[in-house]
Amino acid sequence: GWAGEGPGAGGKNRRVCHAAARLEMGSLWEEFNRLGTEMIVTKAGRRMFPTFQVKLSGLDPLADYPSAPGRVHFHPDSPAKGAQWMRQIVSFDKLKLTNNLLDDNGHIILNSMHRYQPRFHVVFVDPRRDSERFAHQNFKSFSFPETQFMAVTAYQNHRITQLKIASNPFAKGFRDGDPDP
Amino acid sequence: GWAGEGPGAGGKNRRVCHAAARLEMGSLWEEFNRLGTEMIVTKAGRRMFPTFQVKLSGLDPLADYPSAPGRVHFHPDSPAKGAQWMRQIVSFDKLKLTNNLLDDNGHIILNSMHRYQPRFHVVFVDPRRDSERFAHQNFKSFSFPETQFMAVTAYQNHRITQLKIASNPFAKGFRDGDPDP
DNA sequence: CCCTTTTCACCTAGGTGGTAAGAT
DNA sequence: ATCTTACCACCTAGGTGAAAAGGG
Repeated sequence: GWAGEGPGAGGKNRRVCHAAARLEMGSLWEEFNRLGTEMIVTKAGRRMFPTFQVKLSGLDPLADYPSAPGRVHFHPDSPAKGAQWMRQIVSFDKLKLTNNLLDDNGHIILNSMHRYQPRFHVVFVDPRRDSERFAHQNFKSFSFPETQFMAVTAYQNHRITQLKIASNPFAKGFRDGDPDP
Repeated sequence: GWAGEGPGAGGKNRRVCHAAARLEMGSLWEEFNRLGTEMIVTKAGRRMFPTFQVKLSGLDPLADYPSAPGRVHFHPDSPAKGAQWMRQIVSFDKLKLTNNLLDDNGHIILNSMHRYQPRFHVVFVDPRRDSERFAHQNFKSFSFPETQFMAVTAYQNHRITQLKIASNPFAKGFRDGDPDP
């Protein structure tokens, strides 16, 4: 998820309180983070690289979960059972960033030359009648500092450009010499 | 949907009794049907061409519908509200046919050299407790004779091959002369 | 002999950063 | 001067039928 602030105090629902999320490709994220990660934003929308993906655990296998509350990006598999979310890596590889304020493709709208912190929310779908009253108890949020990035329309740091070219398969056309393993 | 036979007698739920489905690309289907449509099946799975797609109307915009009962292919958007299903064409373009009896990719398993009739089911998700008792009332099935086809591992009719090459964009590499409009 | 599998060149579709032009 | 856009060559990814090889 992207926007909105955390919940107030109060105990969490048992369907989310044991939820855990582990960032995938953590070492690649850290490599970018050391240089100051940048993500391109375009009018049509641009994917993130590295891709934001997490491995989930601690969910109730039989309960329903969508993957975000409020004005945020919903994972396309939502809603699904906890068992399904935990079965494999939850990947936001199709997610795109845009600087177009009038975007209607469901892309995430960001301001260029601003810093962002991706956030991930696990939301239990509460079957109770007035479940809105328990909304603050029914989700758990995760934030990985190494995924922070600067939104840009063109790369500012040439070392970021080179690391993207070296690690993103779609940029292979710009590689110079030796192939990577 | 694909397999299973129709329901017994009995009145339909009002959420499905007014449902209507119109086949898209009907003239292309008829053109193939006149020659005797064939669909390639492979071990890895092959798409259908023409694609099976329908335009829905007459659903309850606020009710939930998955798109098939029993051992059938579920549309990947399932479940969704009637309003969502009617908003745009329901396309099974990602659907694949296979002759691999051990397939675990969710493809439709068919026997080569046999004829098939695609069937489409609209299923109302009944919120009542013992909704199984009403299962026979909660869906409506559609069958378009012009979408019948023979499953094959290699085309039997050369005129079918030529019509596929002429009408499927992915087969453009086999076209000879003039481009089609 | 008939049917199936494998491999291939040729497409569609779309994700890269570079580059030059455009906007403020 | 700085940031944004449009277009491009070069990729990945994967859907075509042809052709040749494989199998019963």
